[in-house]
Amino acid sequence: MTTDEAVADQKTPPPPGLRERKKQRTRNALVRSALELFTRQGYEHTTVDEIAEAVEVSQRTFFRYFTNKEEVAFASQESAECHFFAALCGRPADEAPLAALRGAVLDAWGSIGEAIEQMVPPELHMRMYRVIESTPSLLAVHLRRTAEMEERLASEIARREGLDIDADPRPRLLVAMFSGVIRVSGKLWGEGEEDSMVTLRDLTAFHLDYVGPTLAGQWDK
Amino acid sequence: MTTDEAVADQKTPPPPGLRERKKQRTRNALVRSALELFTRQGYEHTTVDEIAEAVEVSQRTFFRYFTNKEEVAFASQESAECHFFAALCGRPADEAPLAALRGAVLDAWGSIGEAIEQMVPPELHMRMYRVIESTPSLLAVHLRRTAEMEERLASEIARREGLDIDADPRPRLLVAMFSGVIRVSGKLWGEGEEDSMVTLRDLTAFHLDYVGPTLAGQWDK
DNA sequence: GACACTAATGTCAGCGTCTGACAATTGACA
DNA sequence: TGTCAATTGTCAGACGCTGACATTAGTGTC
Repeated sequence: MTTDEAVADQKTPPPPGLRERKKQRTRNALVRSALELFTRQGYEHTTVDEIAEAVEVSQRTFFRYFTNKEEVAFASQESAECHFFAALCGRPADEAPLAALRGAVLDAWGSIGEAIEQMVPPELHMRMYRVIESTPSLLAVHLRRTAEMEERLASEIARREGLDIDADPRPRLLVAMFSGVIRVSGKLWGEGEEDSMVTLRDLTAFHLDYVGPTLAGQWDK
Repeated sequence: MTTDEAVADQKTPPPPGLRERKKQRTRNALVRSALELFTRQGYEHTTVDEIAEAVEVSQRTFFRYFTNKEEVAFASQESAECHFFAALCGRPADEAPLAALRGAVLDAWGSIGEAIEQMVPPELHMRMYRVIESTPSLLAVHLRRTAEMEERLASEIARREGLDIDADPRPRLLVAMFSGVIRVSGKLWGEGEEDSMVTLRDLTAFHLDYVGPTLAGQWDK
C-alpha cells in the first residue's frame, strides 16, 4: 500500500468530484424511474429499454449500473437492510438475542425514511415492497436475499452470545423463527389495505410479542 | 356430467394409449438429460437447445413440456415434495404436529427411491439437489417453492389441530421453524462430502430432536 | 384398410434480457 | 491546453421464451 492510500484510508473521503456526483445522480434516477414504472405497470410489463429511455441513457449503461433487471428492483431494499443490520450491531451487548432483533427491526422501520429518502421517496419504497411480494420472480429473489441476511444475522447473534455458529444451531434457529415472523407480518400487511409504515411496524411488534416468550429462554448454558 | 364420464371417474383410468406413453417417455427423457447436463456442466452453462438436442426434439417442444428452464430442474424435487406431503396427510390424527412433520419427512426420505426412480436415478436426484443449493437463481426458486409448501403444511397442521389458519399464527410459526431445520440440514449436507441419502436423513433427525423439546408443547389452548 | 379428426411436433419470426468489443465522449490533472 | 483514464454509446450476438402456422402422427369410424 502506498503512502497516499494509507492516508486516504484514515481521512474521511475527499469531496467527490463532478464525475462521482454525476454517477450517483444517474444511479438514483435509474432507481426512481424503475420503481415508478414497476409500481405503475408491473415488473414484467416494464422493459429495461423503457427505464433507460426515461433517464435518457442507453440500455448498455443501465447494465453497467445493475447486473440485471432484478437488482434495480431491490435497490431501496438493499439500503433498508443495511440500515437494519447496522441497528442490530448497535444494540447494547447485554440485551437478549430476540430482544436485540426486535429492537433493531422496530428502530430501523421507525427511521427508514432518512436512510432512503435521498434515493427514492419512502412511499414509493413501500409500494415497491408490495410489487415484490406479488411478483413470483421477485419474490424468489427476495427470499434468497432474506436467506443471505439470515446468515449474517445468525453470525452476529452468535458473536454477541459468544457461541460457535458452526457448532451450535440455536442462533440459526432463532433467526429462522424471527425471519418467519417478519415475513408473515410483511405478507399480511401486503394483503391488507393500509399503506402506512406504522401499521407494518405495529403488526410486526404484535407478532413478535406473541412468539417471544416461546424462545426468550436464557442461553447461558 | 355424462354417463360415460361418471363411469370413467369411478374406474381406474383405462390403459394409456401409445400417444400418452410416448409423451411420458419424452418428458422423462427431457428431465434425465437436463439433470445430467446440469450436474455435469452446471445449470447456467447448459442451454435449452442442448437439452432438446440430446432428446432429439425441437426447442419449441421442450417449452411445451416445461414453462421455463427452471421447471425442468425441479421436476424430481416436485415428485419428492408430493411424496412428502402425502406422507404427512397419512400420519395418525393423534400425533402431535411436530411429531407428524418429523415422521413424514423421515419416512418420505426413506422411501423416496420408489417415488422417483421411474423418472430419474435417485443418485442423480441427490446430485441435482446440490446444484440447486449452489446456483443462486435456482436457490431463489427453491426458496419460493419451499415457501409455497410451507403454506400447504401450515394449512394441513391447522386442519389436524382444528385451528383457524387465519386467526392463529402458531401453525405457520411451527412450520417456519421446521422448514428452517430442514433447510439448515440440507445446506450442511450439501457442503459436506457424503452423498448418501441416509446421511441427510440422520442429520435431519438429529437437528429435529435438538429443537423438538422447545416447540413440542401441548396445543390444546 | 382407407378416412377424417385431433393432438403433438417442427419451423420460423420476433421480443426481451444480457454480454463482449470497440469507438466516441467527457471529467481529471499535470 | 493536452494527455490519460473513466464513462458512455453503438453494434452484433447468444440465450430464454412465445405466437402463428404448417406438418406429422395417433385415434376412432366406416
